[in-house]
Amino acid sequence: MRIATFNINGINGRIEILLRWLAATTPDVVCLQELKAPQERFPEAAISDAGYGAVWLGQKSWNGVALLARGCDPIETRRGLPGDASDVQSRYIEAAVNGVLVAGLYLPNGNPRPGPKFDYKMAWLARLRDHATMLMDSGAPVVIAGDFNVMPTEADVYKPERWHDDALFAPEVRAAFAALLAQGWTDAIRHLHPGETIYTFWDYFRNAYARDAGLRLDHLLLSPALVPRLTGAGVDRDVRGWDHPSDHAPAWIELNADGAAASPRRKARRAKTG
DNA sequence: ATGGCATCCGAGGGATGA
Repeated sequence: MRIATFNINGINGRIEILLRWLAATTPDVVCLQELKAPQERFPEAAISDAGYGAVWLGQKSWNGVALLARGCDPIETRRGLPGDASDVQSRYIEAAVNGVLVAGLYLPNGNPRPGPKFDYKMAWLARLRDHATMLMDSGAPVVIAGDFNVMPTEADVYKPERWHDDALFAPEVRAAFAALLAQGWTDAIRHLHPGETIYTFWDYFRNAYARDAGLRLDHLLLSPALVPRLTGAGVDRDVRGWDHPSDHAPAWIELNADGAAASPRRKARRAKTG
């Protein structure tokens, strides 16, 4: 089971990119961010024709998130992050697909720092931690995936010294992300590829992609039940080099089937008997 | 240190992004 996250940067302007990538990689679940389309302008027919059911939360001009599932309809469990009834920005949607609860999010950028946008980001992170506690305590197999707008460590930035005061990398933002992980979530890509330079975003400016001046902003966090099922993780980096691309590339994980997880003991037993 | 590019809306640039 492949679960991917992709900040599409305008789903109608970029529908050809999305369809080409779906056909090329056939992910089972997709979290999309930055639809930049109102609810009624989501390209439901094109996505259905590609073989995907979808739930989405649109917004005029900005934000917007969706969950796609190959060959079935996601069972929506929540739209909008709880904790602030006055928050009108479309940044969170959650659904069950094939026994996995998938939370798709688009965290606020937060620049400039300091300022009201940064305060909103910090408040959103606090609400996410509260809700993630509930998800963790449920014991369900959960993936929280999306554009977190946070580089977790210095290894996730092409030139960390230039980003220390930025809302994507400031100490209190990284601390909030670390506190989220400390609940027991696993950063799947970093877990399988420690010490590797991995980016998911390259600015449109200054030839950033060709220079590999990137940031790792898009993450997939696993609840403990899913870690033994994790068999692969990566970034579809080449998508950033296609014509008319998003400034983000898709990131993905691969999970083996529920019940097929090979614990060391079972693996050893199988090796002895087989 | 700055500006570079791209989205959307809507009809001209303005807001936003990272």
